[in-house]
Amino acid sequence: MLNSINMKEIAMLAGVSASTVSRVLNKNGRYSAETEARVLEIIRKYDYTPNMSAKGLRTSRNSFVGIIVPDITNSHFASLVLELEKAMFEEGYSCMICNTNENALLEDRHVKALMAQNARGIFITGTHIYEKTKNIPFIYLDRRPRGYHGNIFMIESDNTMGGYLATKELLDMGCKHPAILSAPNVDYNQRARFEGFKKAIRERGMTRGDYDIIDAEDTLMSTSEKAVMDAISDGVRFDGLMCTTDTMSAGANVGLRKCGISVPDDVLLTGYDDSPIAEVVGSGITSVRQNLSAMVNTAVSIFLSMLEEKAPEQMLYSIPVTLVKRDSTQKRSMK
Amino acid sequence: MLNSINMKEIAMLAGVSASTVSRVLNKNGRYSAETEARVLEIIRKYDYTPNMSAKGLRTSRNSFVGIIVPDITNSHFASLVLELEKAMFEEGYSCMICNTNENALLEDRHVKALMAQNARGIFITGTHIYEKTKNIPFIYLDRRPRGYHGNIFMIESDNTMGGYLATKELLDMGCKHPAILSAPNVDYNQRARFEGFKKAIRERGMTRGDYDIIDAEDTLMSTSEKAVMDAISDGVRFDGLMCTTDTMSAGANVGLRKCGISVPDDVLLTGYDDSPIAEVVGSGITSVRQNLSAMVNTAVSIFLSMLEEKAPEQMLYSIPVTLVKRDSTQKRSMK
DNA sequence: ATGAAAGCGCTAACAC
DNA sequence: GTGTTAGCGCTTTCAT
Repeated sequence: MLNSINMKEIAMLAGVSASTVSRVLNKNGRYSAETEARVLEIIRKYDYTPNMSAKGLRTSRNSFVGIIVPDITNSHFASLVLELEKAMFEEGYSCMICNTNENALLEDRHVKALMAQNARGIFITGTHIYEKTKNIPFIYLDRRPRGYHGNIFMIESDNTMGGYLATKELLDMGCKHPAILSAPNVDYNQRARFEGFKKAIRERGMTRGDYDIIDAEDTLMSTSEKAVMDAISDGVRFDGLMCTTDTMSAGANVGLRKCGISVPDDVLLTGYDDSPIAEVVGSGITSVRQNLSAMVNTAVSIFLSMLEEKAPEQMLYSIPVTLVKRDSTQKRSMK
Repeated sequence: MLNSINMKEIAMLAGVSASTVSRVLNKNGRYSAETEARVLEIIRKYDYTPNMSAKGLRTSRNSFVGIIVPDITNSHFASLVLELEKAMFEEGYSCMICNTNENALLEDRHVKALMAQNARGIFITGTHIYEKTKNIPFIYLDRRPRGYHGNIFMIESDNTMGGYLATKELLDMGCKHPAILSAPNVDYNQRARFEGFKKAIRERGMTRGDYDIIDAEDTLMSTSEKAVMDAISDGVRFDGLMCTTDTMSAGANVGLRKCGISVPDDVLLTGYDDSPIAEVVGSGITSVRQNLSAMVNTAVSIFLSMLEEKAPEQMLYSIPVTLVKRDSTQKRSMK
């Protein structure tokens, strides 16, 4: 059984031409209800599935899309990809997943491979902008590429709002001298969360002396642990720490513990992403939850309307976030 | 720029026929070094990439494979997929990722879609066995499908060994009355880890009265938390708990804490998978690390040799695991 | 060493 | 409402 049955054979068995089978399959009309029934019956009986390579060649459009992310191992991207794959599969598309490991060259190679395969569209969280090539819709997800100029379809979550909410929570819970642990060189989102931090700070009339900044080179747990310990041994003192990632908050938590500082008694702590880690570190770390379903739904509907050549209303979508409160920002017992 | 340049045009520009271009591209010989150089130069100059749909149609084989897993959000599968995608991309293949959410019907739909698209092979962690169809190699990964008969290519990690190592660690660290928290109805792996537990138990000459069994319906954190709390309120007492998953150990940890039981002072705890969670819960949970690279390398090389019609030596590969020690099994302070 | 020609399985004019 | 026909861009005999 090397090759399964093809359209021509189905046509013969149903006593019609291949065109008719094709029309029935694609619901293109111009066939009688009777013919339709007969064709579908034969198709069902022989368990026929059209050859997608042939269809793809003929129409220059395949029924799959590419999803390019930095690292599927990051729970944020894993969830994003899961949702996207589910939604797209229900629309009849399969998903090619590509990890770039933050490597721009690898990103380019993946884009090229996807285009060679006539991917129907590409959802990408990356660093480059790909000007509309070969008519393949590009949808930029989660993170602004370098040189972002507003003229691409971009769905991001409201990172400034997230940074603001987390910081406000610290302040509302009695924090007098907050600090932020971020990795501003990593991407735009990191910087946006920082902006949110500053916004909350300003709102309270606090000035530069009232808060501290701890920078990390990357978002690794170990890097954050070290950054926090170094800051403390350098004499930096704070009673609330806003971290721009849950991995970072987990690292920070370890660093604090090793310095004999207790969460939330001495320092309130917030993370970002509401990842499983945030649930299990200590008695839970307060974290900013991104609305992945909304991001994915927006992305999918933009994709679909681009297929129909209908321009979506906006180019930039900023999806609101919410705060998930946990023990790490419990109001401190008076002392 | 709707359609990029095609092979015929490249041929014209190079002053040769399409056949020659094809031969050069596929390194099929029968062309002069001179011709080759000229063709490659034109290809490079025009940044030509062959249309994979046409190639796929003609050869009935595409340069992508399918990867079917229950849930990419599970860090174990995320890592597996990441490694597999990286290794396959370097071999020139893209990867279609499909999540089944443990739904066998969805699994079947995914397999069908992949076959319709002429996937070159399918790596699957699922519940069904797909007898070699359309000559597409199936490689079963990580978990034995229902009705496993030994006549499929199966790469698993040595779950019995893992269960044994974790349990032995508990006993070596002074545990006198161990318990196991597992979800035996979930899959074969859960039961294999249980076997490992019993093996370690027997080795010490312990009998049924010397240990306890806590069953969970599934591997969710909340389920484990509840299972542990219920067991304790039912009077079950133990001083070491071997959990068959890291999510479960995290849930168990919460359950224990809520019962006022301290890890590792009152109860030693082990998990399974060495996921990021195991690093951050408490001061770290001892966990069994699976050798994902070895699993992936084996899977890829089996895939490649199947393409060359060379039968791999074995059908079943069981990859050894290692134990990662953390604070949750620190030798208890004498008391 | 190279080219001509056929055809993979499908779709989309175009005819009737 | 249905069939005929002509390719989509490649690979692969078969000639030469």
